[in-house]
Amino acid sequence: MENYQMFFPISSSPSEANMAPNSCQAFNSFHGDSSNGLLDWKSSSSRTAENCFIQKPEVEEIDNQMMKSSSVGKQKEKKMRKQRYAFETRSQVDVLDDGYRWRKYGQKAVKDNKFPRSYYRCTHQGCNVKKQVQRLTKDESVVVTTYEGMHTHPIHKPTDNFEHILNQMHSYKPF
DNA sequence: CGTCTTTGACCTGCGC
DNA sequence: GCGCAGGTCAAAGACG
Repeated sequence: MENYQMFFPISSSPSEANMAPNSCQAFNSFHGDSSNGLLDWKSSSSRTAENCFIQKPEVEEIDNQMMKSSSVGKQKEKKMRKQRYAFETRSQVDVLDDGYRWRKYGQKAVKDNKFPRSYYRCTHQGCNVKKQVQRLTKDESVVVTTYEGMHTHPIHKPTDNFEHILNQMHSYKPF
């Protein structure tokens, strides 16, 4: 539970980053919403062995898939999913305590992955933010968390873990 | 007793 | 049309 490693949101559009949970807001608040800044910071922090984190343009991949499907037929636009934000986190635990309350509503075995994918929904009334949590087969220490939707309410409880993470992030900041 | 997890069934979209 | 895979539902049970 306390072995969270660094993570941060991947978003091709900084202005949309605050649709993601509080972690994104917190992150962007001191990184100036600069994707270059993120990369610089990443390359810098990745030198710190165990505390490094990894990222991939999950959102962009998802968006591209959306674009593909939407280009096939306009009627599919309706069925397009909300924008999703994927995190890759090095953690021994699957579920990160991000301060919101989540209810698990499903779990599925995923093809080509020996770990199941878990589905969570925000329990706050009227807030239907969802997240999926999945551990990578390639690297069992990596947990991929995908957020979908925007919280319509303040954070349920601030977490010490997050404070700790953010403090770590500050200390890695290269400028 | 309220809240949450588990888990099998069901639904839907997509490729063949 | 069929089968597969991903996503969701909902009943049952566990837990504090």
